[in-house]
Amino acid sequence: MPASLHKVSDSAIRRLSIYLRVLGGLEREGKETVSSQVLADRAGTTAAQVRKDLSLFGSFGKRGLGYLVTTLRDELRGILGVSRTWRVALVGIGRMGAALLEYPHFRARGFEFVAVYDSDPEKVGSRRGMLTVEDARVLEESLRETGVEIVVLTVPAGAAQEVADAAVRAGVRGIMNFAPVALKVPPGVRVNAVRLTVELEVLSFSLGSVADRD
Amino acid sequence: MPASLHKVSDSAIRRLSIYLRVLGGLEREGKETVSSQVLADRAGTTAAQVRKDLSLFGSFGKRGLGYLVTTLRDELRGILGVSRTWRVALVGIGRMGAALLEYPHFRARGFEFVAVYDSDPEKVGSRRGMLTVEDARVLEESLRETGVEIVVLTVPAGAAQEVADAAVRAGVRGIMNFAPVALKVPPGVRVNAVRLTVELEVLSFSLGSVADRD
DNA sequence: CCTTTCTTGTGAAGCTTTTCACAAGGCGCC
DNA sequence: GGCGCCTTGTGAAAAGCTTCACAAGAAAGG
Repeated sequence: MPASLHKVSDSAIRRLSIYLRVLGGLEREGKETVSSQVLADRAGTTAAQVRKDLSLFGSFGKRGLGYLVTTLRDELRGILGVSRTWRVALVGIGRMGAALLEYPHFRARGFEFVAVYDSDPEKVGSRRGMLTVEDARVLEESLRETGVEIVVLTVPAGAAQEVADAAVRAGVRGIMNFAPVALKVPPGVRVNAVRLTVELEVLSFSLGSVADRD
Repeated sequence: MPASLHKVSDSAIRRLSIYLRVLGGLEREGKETVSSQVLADRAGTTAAQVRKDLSLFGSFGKRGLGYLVTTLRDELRGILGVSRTWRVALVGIGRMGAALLEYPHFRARGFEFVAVYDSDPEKVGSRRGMLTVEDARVLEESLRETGVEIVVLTVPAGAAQEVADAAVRAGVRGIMNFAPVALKVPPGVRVNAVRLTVELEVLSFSLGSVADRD
């Protein structure tokens, strides 16, 4: 059942992305085939889960043998939509923004920063690698002109919604949001929130609300 | 049913952390009470979900009135284990590490960096804010001495497992891992992975594997 | 004091995701 | 060519999570 219109869960997609990363490693190691078991071990899940996830999109394996590393990798890239390049803009160039701009894994996976914005006059006009920081006031028009498809938001919480609105008006349909606030966007626009503090608090909880004061 | 030993799902804990953030905002706005509906709107979930999540740990509301903002906030801080300060170490001070070190929301929530490590001799000995970068070779002993409880890992994928092993030997039970690799740790140690590329690929998938080449 | 209005807490239902288990298929060796 | 071994693909069962719907409780106003 090669389902392409079946609703596929977010967690399944996350795992596919992880499999893709693992396959890259296997390829570099010169492995030609891989079993669901090995893939699962490296991805941190189970063999059954791997097979189920892949079966959502087709039958990519060979019984008795496993999956062909390169073939499966290409299939996953197609499924995830990363066999092409995405045009990404960064809004808000503080320390976090600067780190993301240089983050090597983004470009390696086909996500290319094509514009940077900030509202601080001190920063506007300065260069960051190959890009010049533009004024956030021209965000909407500039995003449209540049053909940006995805926006990475690293602005303070108070400014996030406003920027998101402008991005949506400019036709952006994907937002990766680092600001600690829930963005409201119209249907058809997808927001993916990265909540660093939440991740730490999940750890804190796990380490035991045993809560010995210090 | 105030369950403290019931197994509570990860997603529930994530939401509690978000509620905590929202409550902080409400408090700053001077609101004294809040209904599950309003809390849900601001957190990006549903009223029923809010009530269910809270009911996992007790009955904090007043029927007909809602929740007392300050009281609920204190309760959540207790549940999540953030009514105390956690001693955190950063390993790997590249751009991402530097950004996290200065990330204002961590300290504001009780996560305090008390040590920084790197293996690059150029960086060892240099200062970052109040801290001096230490040599990663002394990681294990130094973590133990400093009483570090949580490690934030921003090293290259190839070095991550090794560092994690040392941290575990030093008694660390919580790891926030930014390296694109699945860490193996013994039971009792919790790893929380932050996978930035995965987040972008989820976006890419959502924006339609419709895949118009560019 | 009684009624109205509001909102929680929660069993139960509904839905989604994961795990299980095994038939079917392919490869290689004898 | 046949046999044994290995691994996939997948229904079905199990587990887990979210939504629903409503009784019960609390406040406020008459």
